[in-house]
Amino acid sequence: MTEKPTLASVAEAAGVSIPTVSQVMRGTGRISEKTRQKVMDAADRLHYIPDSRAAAMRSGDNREIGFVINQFSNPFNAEVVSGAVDLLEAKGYLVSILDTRDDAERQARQLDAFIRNGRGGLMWVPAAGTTEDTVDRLHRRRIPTVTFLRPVDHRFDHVGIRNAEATAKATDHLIQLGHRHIAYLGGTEMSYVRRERIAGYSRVMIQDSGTDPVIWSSRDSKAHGLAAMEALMTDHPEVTAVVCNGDMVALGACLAVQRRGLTPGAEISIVGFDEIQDAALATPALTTMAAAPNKLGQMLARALLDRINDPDMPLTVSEVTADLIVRKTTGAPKT
Amino acid sequence: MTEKPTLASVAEAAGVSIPTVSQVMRGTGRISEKTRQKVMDAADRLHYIPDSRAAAMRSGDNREIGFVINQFSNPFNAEVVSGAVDLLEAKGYLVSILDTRDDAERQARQLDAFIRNGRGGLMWVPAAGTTEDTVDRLHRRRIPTVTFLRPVDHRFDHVGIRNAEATAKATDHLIQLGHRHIAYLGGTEMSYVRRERIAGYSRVMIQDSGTDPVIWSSRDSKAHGLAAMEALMTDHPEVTAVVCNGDMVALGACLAVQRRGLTPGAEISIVGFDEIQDAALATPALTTMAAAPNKLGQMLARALLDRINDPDMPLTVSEVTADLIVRKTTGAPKT
DNA sequence: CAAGAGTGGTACAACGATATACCAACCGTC
DNA sequence: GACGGTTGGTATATCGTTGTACCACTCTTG
Repeated sequence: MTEKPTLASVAEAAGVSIPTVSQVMRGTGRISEKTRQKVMDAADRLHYIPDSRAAAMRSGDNREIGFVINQFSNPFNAEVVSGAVDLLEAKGYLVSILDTRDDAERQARQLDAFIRNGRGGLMWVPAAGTTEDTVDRLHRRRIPTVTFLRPVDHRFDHVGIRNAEATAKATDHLIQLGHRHIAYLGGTEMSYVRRERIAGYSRVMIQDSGTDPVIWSSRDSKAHGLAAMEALMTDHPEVTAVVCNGDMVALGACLAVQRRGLTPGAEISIVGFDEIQDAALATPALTTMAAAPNKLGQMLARALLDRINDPDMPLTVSEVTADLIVRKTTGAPKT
Repeated sequence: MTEKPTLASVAEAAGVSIPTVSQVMRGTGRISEKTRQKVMDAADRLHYIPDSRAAAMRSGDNREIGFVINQFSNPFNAEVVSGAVDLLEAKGYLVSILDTRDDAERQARQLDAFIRNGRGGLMWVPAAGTTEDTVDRLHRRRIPTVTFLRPVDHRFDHVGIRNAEATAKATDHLIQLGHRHIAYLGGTEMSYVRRERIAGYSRVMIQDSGTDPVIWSSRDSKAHGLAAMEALMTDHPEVTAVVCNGDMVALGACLAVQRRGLTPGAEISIVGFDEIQDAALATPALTTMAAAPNKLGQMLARALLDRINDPDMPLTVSEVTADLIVRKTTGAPKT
């Protein structure tokens, strides 16, 4: 009664053999309705719950999946995770989330534990500064892996956003409004995503603005965005518009503008990236680039399922377009 | 080379027996320095990584822990998780997070998978509407469990906040400022935490305000808080101050006030709860109740470790005090 | 009624590790 | 040189499942 029920105890209680119970529980093999009932009754009575780990060990079929993410309190990420988790849980997978906090060392430790504990698949936003070694360990184990947002290695499937295209759109939007001195704000130096986004921004700047790109970095939070924007405005008073690396930074930048007694969308225009929930609720509401996060999550899950299903299929890279959502933080420059 | 390395393959490569390799890997038993080296070399060469699941199966010592939470994008929760995870990872545990989104059915499915996959411990914010059955399943399995915030069952250890005390403080603060018509806003009807908080609010109201409590519910997000506050202001124009169930709702309420052309802290005072990061950054900065989340996370982790360490120790219930942080959204009523 | 074709179930080995018990070799000691 | 203690390692059973092979029956059919 106090012991954890196993196939053996159920078998004894039902007066049949262990394999019979196993077959009843899984609905395989040929079992008469009578013994099926007998076994089910015994299982219920003992509150039997199968041990998936033991099963996985024997059968090799592992339904535990990890989502390793750089920051799970980020609302955009939270939406992506929801999308992926819903789809995978519906297929009987257990999806557990690990937060690296964008720390490569923590990530290395976590992935190590992840491998040791034998997970069957991985969705992964690699932390900034992810080492070759970390990638190799995963790849060696042939764990089905899909990277998300940051394509850290070409040996994994990938789902991402067309970053350069998106920031090019954002920059173009500002130029159409009449801005010339446009800065890029946010992201950390090493960030792959940021590099792509800066490429799109720079291309349009060089072609169409007639001024030099101004690039500023910042960690990804409202507080850091605020501080960075204050520094930017001090050093570059000529700047009238900012393309931001993310909504959190953009919202921080709006705060910095407001603290100077100015209004985002009037004296200074700001474009965000991600379309987090707060973007629409902020005052003024944030103009931003949106890539449907829930849908991205589903793509991620499907890519992973495909890979699990056929480990030898050719690699897949999917990129989705982000669209410009014009709200109140962008407008014609006041001169 | 392409096969997953096991104790057996390492043993063969090193020319020793399987138990010897096992002992070397774990540093137990008596092994000469010479064979130790031989084994380590072979393990490195083959990139051997032990399979913790197989080990757990045999030895019974399980270092996989789950944190089942109602909403992980909530910044307060994120901080708590960080605190708990840091402590547990330092002790060699793998902590994975499940997000129930406060849906009892989803939670039931997730906990089921959780049990089947044999986790060794659980930190748990039970979803609203958690059933007796769900609780029983966990309890029957004797999985070391610590509930957090919502003490769903007296058979588990618990870590929480002195809710009634906190809202009493908040309400008292508003009364000291001169408010009389003070409303309570936020939380869903079934919420245990909300009931406690309302108890503290109501007690002070009945004793000291001379007016009746006004209680309004809302789901826990900025958008819902905004809508609820708008309804509240329409139905109860006499209200000059609001105690909120959480910072997200409070920030939404501030938006509602501002949309009417009023200023939080002037015409209407608002107190939040949680001290999320945005609280200090909002304009105006939010007056709120703070219980150090990182510390709460550590308490949780320690409570769980204690329970794992000694399954028979008497039950523990720890509650911490939340303190009032006065910022700009509370002030004397304008009359 | 013997041969052949289902039915319904069991015996046994395996997955990758660990715990227990035991054994071989060597050392010193009386 | 027989005895006891230490050192360094191995044989074997076991954790809770599942896959494969096989066996004992019953039922048809000629």
